[in-house]
Amino acid sequence: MPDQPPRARRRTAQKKAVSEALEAADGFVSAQELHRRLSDDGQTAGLATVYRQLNTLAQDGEAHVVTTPAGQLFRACEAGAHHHHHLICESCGRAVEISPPHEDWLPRVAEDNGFSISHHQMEVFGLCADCRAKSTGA
Amino acid sequence: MPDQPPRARRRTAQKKAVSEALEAADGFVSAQELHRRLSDDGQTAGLATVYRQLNTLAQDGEAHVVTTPAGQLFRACEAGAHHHHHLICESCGRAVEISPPHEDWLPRVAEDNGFSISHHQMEVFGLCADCRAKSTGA
DNA sequence: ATGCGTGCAAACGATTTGCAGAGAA
DNA sequence: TTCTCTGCAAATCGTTTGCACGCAT
Repeated sequence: MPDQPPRARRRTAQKKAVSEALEAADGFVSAQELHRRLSDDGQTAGLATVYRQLNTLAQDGEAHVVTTPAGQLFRACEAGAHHHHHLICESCGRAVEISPPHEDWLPRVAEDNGFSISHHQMEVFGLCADCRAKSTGA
Repeated sequence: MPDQPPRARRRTAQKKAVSEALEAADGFVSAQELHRRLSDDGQTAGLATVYRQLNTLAQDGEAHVVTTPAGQLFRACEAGAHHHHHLICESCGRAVEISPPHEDWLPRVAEDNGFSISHHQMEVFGLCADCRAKSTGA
């Protein structure tokens, strides 16, 4: 199976708008939320397009996705970035990149159990300082 | 907010059937899959009931849930069990409990970033020895 | 000119819920 | 008897897709 030549990608206004909005978000956002922000911003981009664009970004490694029971959340991340995980604020979505000390431990347990690892995911949820302050004050 | 007195739980045939089927699974299964197995087994339990029962088990800490883009998968786990994670076979769903070395590391990064942790999740996906053998042989 | 990207609305699929009846306590 | 649990079907809801048109290349 010869790897597919990377599909041609055109630069359109919507694509730019979506990735810029995603980067501006500084945290995880849902497709719907992003779409709403774009609309509020006067940008025109159909919800379907936002989804499509977001999925493309994720495929190209330019965005991270976390799947929650409520749906998927996206975040801008450099394509060639080092493998990492996130500390996510459940209230505002803000995220901090973290690098858990398990990267070298994983292959070992895998082998011990006869597994071959294809991928793993880990996300830590909580409240950032700001949101904590707000909720406490309220 | 005084904590709610735990809702009364009745013991019904369906409840028993669902949790037994879940335990028999020895791995993660979707609600639909579990429902299918029950049906094939002659058991009668509506899909809605399976979902409700599964959610109840999860709430009561008697089952673990992992949310994948394809939906949620459930696995039986003792209620009072020590906090742990899983090494999951993507092919057959079989899972092995693992205890990553990050449990004491987490509070530190959290504090360093001003976050208070509410919960975290981590799952490792791959292929178990059996499934690897099968796919290789095929 | 070619054919990818977009918009819209319809289609999907997993999960939830309303309601009336059945069965545990 | 009382009130939770069940079944079924309808309703949700996030996400995907078909199709025709516009625009990047």
